[in-house]
Amino acid sequence: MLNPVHLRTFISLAETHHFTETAKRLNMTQPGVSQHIKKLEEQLGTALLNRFGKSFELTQAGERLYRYGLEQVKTEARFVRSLASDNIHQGVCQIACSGSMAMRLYPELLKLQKQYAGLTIAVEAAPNPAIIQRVKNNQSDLGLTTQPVSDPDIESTRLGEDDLCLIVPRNQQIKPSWQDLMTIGFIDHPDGEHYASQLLAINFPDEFRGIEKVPKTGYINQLSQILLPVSEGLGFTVLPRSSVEAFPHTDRIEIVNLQRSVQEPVYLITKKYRPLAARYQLVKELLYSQWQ
Amino acid sequence: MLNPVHLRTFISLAETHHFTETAKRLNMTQPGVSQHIKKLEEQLGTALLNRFGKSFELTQAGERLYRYGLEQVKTEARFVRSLASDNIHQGVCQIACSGSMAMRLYPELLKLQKQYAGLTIAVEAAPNPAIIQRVKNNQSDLGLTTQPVSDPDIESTRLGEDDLCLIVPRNQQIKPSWQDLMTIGFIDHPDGEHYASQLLAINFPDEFRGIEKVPKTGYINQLSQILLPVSEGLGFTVLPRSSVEAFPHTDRIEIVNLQRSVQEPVYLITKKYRPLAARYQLVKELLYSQWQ
DNA sequence: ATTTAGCATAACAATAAATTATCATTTGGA
DNA sequence: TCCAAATGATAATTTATTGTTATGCTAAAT
Repeated sequence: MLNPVHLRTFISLAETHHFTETAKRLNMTQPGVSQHIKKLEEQLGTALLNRFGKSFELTQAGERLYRYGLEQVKTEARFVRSLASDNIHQGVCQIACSGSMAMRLYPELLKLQKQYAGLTIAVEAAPNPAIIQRVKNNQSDLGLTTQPVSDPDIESTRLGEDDLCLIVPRNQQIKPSWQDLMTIGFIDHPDGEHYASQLLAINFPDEFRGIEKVPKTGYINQLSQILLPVSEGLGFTVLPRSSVEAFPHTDRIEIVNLQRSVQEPVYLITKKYRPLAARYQLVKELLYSQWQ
Repeated sequence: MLNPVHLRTFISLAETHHFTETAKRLNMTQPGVSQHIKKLEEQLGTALLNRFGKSFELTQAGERLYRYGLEQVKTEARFVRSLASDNIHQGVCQIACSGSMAMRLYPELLKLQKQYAGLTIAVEAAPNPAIIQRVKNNQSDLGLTTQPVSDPDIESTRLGEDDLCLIVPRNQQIKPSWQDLMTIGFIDHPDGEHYASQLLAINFPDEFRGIEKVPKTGYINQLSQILLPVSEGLGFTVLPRSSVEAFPHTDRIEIVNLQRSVQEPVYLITKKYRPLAARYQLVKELLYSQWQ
């Protein structure tokens, strides 16, 4: 790469058109200037100066190098300045979480983004293992999982828990039996089996024999549309309460009042020893406030 | 400025996350890597690595420096490559000439620009002394003047000549007398006095006693509008033929058939010892073709 | 607990850069 | 036209920087 000291010398020379003057300006001696220019010319394989007698003009290459150099100096100065300030309202926040979590949190996060013009919120919806992976290789700075992560590279703190809800079509009786559920079938989604297993195992301990025994009558990975087949009477599903609340046609579905409520824990994970940028303070505050 | 060698080391370290490995990759020793990183941290006044035990994570600053470094490497490579090629169809052509010359040539030059997407034509209309000045301090690479420039920094070659025309309102008799001209008066413009002096001195040697003795009945520095007052019967003026031809309402003006035609020479000037970029070949060809 | 791997530090060697001294041209003025 | 001053190039030398070797310390690994 080009030596920035040489470049600085060249810029000055291009401006003064005078070796000795340049040397004076830069607190060096005249031969030093000559050598810098020579080095640049050698490195670039082009003449930068069109010398005639004691005077010179910049060649095309020289002129371009001059402009490029000026640009570089400016760019670097800007960069170094920007480095110093870890602005709390500036930059990208890379967050990974489950789809249902995204549905619940993204609108809230966007309020932050709207409030601060320099802030950008990037949410990546992904299953738990992928979230962990993303945090490990710095693709996301902050993750929300539903399992406490034991990985030594990951730091996880419990945020709170989300109620899991059993959702059935509205015309079902309020307390559906195991048989009722098996009749209409299970509408699956990316986290569906995970959620359903937990909830069914506790509330139907005698009947539940593993999620694979439950007949599936649908699958969709568009979280916002999971409740559509349920509202059409095509099956039941299990979701965190926050996702259910985001569904518009709540009049056509029913949240079953369960004997034993099931909570799914929520963990905030970050990469160990990797300090978060200041702007994540805002995001963390928001997250904590979501679970009081 | 940041040392590019240090930067390169840092980039490699950010990618390998391993000092010894980086040293191997870059054909240096491990302590060298340590020192490079230390220097960068000192220079930037920020920690780039968050060290814990034997391992580390990039800090925010580190991450930004990594991205910045990658960008710089790319940018410079692109620049150096671009230096090599002096593309004949790429870049800006900075040309200075008189307003009337601009009027005649700019449409032609724009045809060139349209033909080659990468080419940009920048024409600066200015009086002769300003044109010379612009070429001298490299604001324009190519100038067109109506005087042979004797300045030792300037190289000038004669391109050809432009007819000077005496323009009068259409209702004038075809051969106006000196008295006729003095009655309607002179419509001045930026080059007006210069042109008029030459033309009147030769065609009215007995009457002409200097341009300052001619009554002025108008002035406009919008070249395209100079002939408007003439067409309205408000005065006469003197212009190169090319400028006259660009005026739309030729039916309302008259070009006087003079006894002795007066030509204004046209010179192409460049800065001495300053080679023109390849793209100026096209422009020069166009200019030469304009005068055969 | 002991070994190994990995980074930091110090001392030294090699390299690169800047300076001084000198020369060759050019320029500007008598 | 000639001479003195000014300017840039080059060579030799000094100085500064950079990289290496040697070594120490600490964290992991076995």
